[in-house]
Amino acid sequence: MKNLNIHIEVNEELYSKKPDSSELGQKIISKSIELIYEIGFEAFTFKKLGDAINSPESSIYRYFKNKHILLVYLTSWYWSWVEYKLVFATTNIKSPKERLLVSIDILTKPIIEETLIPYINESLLSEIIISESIKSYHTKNVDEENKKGYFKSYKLVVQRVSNILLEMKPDFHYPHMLVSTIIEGVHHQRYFAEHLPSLTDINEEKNTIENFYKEMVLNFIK
Amino acid sequence: MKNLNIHIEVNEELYSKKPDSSELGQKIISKSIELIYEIGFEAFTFKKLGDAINSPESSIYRYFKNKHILLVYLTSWYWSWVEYKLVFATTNIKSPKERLLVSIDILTKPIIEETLIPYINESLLSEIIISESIKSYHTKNVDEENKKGYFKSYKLVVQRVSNILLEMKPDFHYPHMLVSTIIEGVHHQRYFAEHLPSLTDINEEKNTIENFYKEMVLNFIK
DNA sequence: TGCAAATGATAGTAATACTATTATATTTGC
DNA sequence: GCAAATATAATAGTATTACTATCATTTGCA
Repeated sequence: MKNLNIHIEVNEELYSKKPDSSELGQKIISKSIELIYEIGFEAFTFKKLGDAINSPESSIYRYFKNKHILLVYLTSWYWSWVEYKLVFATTNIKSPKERLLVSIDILTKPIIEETLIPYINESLLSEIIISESIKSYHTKNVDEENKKGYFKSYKLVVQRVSNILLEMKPDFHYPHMLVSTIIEGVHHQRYFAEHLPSLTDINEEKNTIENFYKEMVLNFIK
Repeated sequence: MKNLNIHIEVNEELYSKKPDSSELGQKIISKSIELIYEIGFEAFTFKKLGDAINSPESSIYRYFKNKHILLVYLTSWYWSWVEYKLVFATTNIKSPKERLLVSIDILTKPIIEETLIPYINESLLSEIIISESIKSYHTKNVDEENKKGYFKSYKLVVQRVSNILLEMKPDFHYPHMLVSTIIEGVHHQRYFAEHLPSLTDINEEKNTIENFYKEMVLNFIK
């Protein structure tokens, strides 16, 4: 997947100045991922980010209106990236079942060492998505932000996998619910596995979460 | 279920002074539910709560260490209440399958007009749980707070329903994962239905969410 | 009645989430 | 190669938040 010169597009309303257009912008993205991962989104501030990259916070404000928008940006980037991986992994596969299984793999497997964009640590970013991304849409302004298209890339991923489900079972009533249940479910289970293990069933078995959701889907649409 | 003089117990570490022991304490609980529902947890402050009940914020601090702990308290109260409902609704039912179905009903149906405790609006509280409760455990201090037992009542609910699942299918590998997937899934789907409907499949059909999860479980453990 | 406990009133502090201004680099266009 | 435009740095300032502290007042009950 390397050396394709791929560029992930993000809704223009999510930044004031395009972060990949300058070194400072890229440093902001890169370091914010590390910093949010380290200290959590609540404790993360533009002041701390500025100190970490040796720039004043006022410079960061030129790229992002506030830290919430930055989180939405990162989340949006992430889902566009996942969509790209979905497309890449499913083209040329004829069997819908095979495409479904590949897609579930992409949605459920942990992200380890992927390096599409040099200044983005996809693995750390996926950790942020697991523990913080809900905060990007659980706010009082969801409706307004939704109208502006802030969550489009997430919806596209859900739509894409739903379509595969419908190919397999055209009369299936709940394709979107099933896909969004898997996506959010995986995040919760990974988070629980690390912090509240009694809410899961993680044991020595490998790939418990992947197997659980794969079984769930196959039993459901059988 | 009324007039039973039921008292819902909450972990003592979650309050500095027992809120149901005084009028002020009850007003704090009562009004905080309304206020968080209205303006969202982020915008909610003890200052605003104090203004709403005509007490200085310093008085509120005598009951709760901070707004995060108050949210954990409310969440904990909610799950104890759900557990009580689960016990009440399943006693004397012999068939595990019947008990499972009743339990899923309790976990998936919207809460409308229940009035066990006069100063707690259970319906509004359930709305808060849907949109804000994730924030009670998605923090950098989860592990520490988990050790102190802050999330015990949630775990008890999951454990209780898991046990029913295991009665039906003793070799089932994922009872906890399935139950926590349902609980969190229902919250997400309700939230999506209201704010991001393209992530769901809500139509004129009644009880879509309830049916979806019921079908999911029955197909899974068949 | 008298004393303790609860609440109210007020003040104060450090941190946060910004906005504004001016100075200094850096890039680009000619 | 230089001026003009643009980006960034440095600094200051403000309203709000999330508390802590202190002291006055009210209330409950022995």
